[in-house]
Amino acid sequence: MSVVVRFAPSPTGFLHIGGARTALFNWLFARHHQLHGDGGIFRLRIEDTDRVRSTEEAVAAIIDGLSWLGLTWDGEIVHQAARAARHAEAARQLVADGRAYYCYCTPAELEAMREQARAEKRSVRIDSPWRDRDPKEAPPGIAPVIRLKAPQEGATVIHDLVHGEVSVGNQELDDLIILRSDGTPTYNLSVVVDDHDMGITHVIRGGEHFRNAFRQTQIYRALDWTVPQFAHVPLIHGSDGSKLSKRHGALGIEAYREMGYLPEALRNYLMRLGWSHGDDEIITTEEAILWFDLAGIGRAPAQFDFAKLDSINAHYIRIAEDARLVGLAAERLEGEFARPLGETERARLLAAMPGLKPRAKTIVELAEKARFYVAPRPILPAADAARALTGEARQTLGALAGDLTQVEWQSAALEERLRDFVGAHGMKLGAVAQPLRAALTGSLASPGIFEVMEVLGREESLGRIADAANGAP
RNA sequence: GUCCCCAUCGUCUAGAGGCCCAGGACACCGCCCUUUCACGGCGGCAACACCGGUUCGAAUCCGGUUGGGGACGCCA
Repeated sequence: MSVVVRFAPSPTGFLHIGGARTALFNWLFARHHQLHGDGGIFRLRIEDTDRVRSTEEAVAAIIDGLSWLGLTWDGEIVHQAARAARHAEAARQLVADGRAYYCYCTPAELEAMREQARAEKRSVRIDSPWRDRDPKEAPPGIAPVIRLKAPQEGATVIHDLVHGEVSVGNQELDDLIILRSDGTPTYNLSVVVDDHDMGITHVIRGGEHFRNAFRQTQIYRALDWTVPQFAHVPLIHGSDGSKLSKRHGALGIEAYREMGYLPEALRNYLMRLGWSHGDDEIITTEEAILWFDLAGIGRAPAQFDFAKLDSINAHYIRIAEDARLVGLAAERLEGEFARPLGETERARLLAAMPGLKPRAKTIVELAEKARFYVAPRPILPAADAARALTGEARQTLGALAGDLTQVEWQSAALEERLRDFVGAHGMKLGAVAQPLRAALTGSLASPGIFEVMEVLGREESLGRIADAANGAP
């Protein structure tokens, strides 16, 4: 079996988190099958048939988002709107075959029918009189739509790969419009024709499309085409169990990048949200491709949880290359300082990175914690750090500075010297270490103080200590 | 309202009749490590929505109830 899947977003907004997960599942499914030698093509189709709401910016955002996540598609991007003529042709063919018909109902008539259905507490459906009426009786001046002549008895059944066999009575499904009165195709028709023409074998998409699977199945049957396999992935919910709202994570993928998440972390998190492989939590991309299957997709909707994303992101930061992390953090610091970072500053960040990365959950945090390494003197202490810099502490720092001038500038040697210093003065290590930390980093929480000194270097460290000893800032 | 889907710790989930008085991860709480904050290690708290049925035996199968979600457009 040669597997072909697609991700088919409509460019009416950014690529949101749910769409990203759908794309990820499709991508993994394709790569998995590619690995096993049975095809495995992942295609991208932009569903831009809503000309008014579709924008170029949205298309760009989708492409950027997928690229950032590392989800590369195969072949050319298909723009659905460009295929409208082909879709319309299919609709007219259906009319010619007697499987669809022109409907001349007015919007007012349709609204009346819906109202009535609601009033009678029936399922809302349109029963067009034109299904069996002679088009010759058509009123003049009304541009007709084309409706599918859907089966009226029995049920339409789909074999969903995550939900199993699901059936809906045909009396619940009315004759849907496949071609608008202006001659443009509607969503369900376009999807069917494109999926067929592109040779799509598996349609993996969000659960909001479940109902469309039944309508599309009817279109496939009318066209005498093979119905693809469906897999409807449950939606992602917000942390209160309801619809995903912005504060719950319904943001564009670029917002996650902005918040400092690594693409591999987001991928790992998204994959585990609604899919599992035993107790595995941290899953490499290679393993993901090897293990991914539709059977592992859960049937229940999952809630988005930033705390877990943070923890996974922290893990990927810990194992990331130092140089890459320096680049990412530097980018943010340069934005903050509004100037490029110099060679020595970058070198300092690189040396500091091993001590910095286990302390950050996001790149934003990493940049914040790296900031003091490249901040200009005098270092502005945070409120609690300022409090640690008492007059007495500043005096101790002054004395310590004199003691440090001759020592080899290396963390172990510095530690030895400092321990001798506190021993000689009958002090506790913390009594010196904390003011020293405040002077050097402007904070009471930082990487190991001797490591900080080594990375900062003799001149800069002594300078910062002197600043504090002299009462600056 | 109608139709469809769903239901295990706060969250993500393992579990496909006995291996489960339910396992892992995140979060939370202790302890250890430690100059601080993290990381790491150890331990703890914490769930099969409810009611019936099937069965020697049910988190697992069936029915119902309740609760949540989705769809009901000449949007996608």
